[in-house]
Amino acid sequence: MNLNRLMALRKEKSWSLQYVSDQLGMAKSTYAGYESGYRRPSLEAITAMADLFETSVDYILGRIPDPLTHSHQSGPTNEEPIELSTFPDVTLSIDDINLSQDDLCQFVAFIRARREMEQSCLKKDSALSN
Amino acid sequence: MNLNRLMALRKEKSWSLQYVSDQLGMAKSTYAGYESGYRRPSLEAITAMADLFETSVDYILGRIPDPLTHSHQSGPTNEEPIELSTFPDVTLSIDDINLSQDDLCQFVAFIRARREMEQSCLKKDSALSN
DNA sequence: GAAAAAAGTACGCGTAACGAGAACTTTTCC
DNA sequence: GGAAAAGTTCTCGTTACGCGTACTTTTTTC
Repeated sequence: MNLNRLMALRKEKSWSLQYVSDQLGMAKSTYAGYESGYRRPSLEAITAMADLFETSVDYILGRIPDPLTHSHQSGPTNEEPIELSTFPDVTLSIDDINLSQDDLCQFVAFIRARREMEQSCLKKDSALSN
Repeated sequence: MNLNRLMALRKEKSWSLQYVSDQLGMAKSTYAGYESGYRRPSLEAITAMADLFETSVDYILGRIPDPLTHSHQSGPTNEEPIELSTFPDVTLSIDDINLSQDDLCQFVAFIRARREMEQSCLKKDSALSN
């Protein structure tokens, strides 16, 4: 059992170890220990992490593939964007032909590359940064 | 945080403390300690319990009301492929940034173009088709 | 390119709490 | 009513946790 998804969830939000540990009310070394697998969190700690990352304990533990399952009650599921970079357990199709994981990989890579180029152009323009 | 649901799940199945602890490979006093709240289980232990009772860790922890959520893939909501060429009323995102209609247009066009190329190659090879 | 700052990693210590066995109490069965 | 099954509680030895500190690496700033 590993908790690799912790790092993935934190990176998705561009948070530092220091920020997450502050939000969770624990030492940076404690949270870092959880991510690296050097330490195992208590039930209270993993529950707090699931709340912070707005996902489920089952997702963090690798028991289910979908980070958004039931963190928000299922229902009008298209209220929530479907995050493609985590390869969610939904099937997409074009012209009634299902898309493969490869198709999704290529699309995610394409969008990321385009965003990077857009960022480079913005820097050259000397735009205000956040 | 309490684990009262453990006892409820065990009673529903008419299992004894001894039987459950045997199934889980732990001492009876250990499992009884979890049910009474006198002891806190490890992540491995609570995962094993969720598997044994055929439910989720989130349910045992009291985070969700439904014991069957996602232990079995939830309803036909993601059984149905989402047809992208009709620009359905769902929102897709990559790295927490929503995709625009333009992004989707480009992706649909890309997949269609690639399929056409694949068709041309197949005709040239005179390969068996599926 | 160098220095500073930020971020991430690893170690050691004191302590909390875990897992289990044993002994006990309560409930069920005959 | 006694035996068996089930449930509860206590204690001990051991494990591993949480944290502070020090270190390394990466990023940012000038």
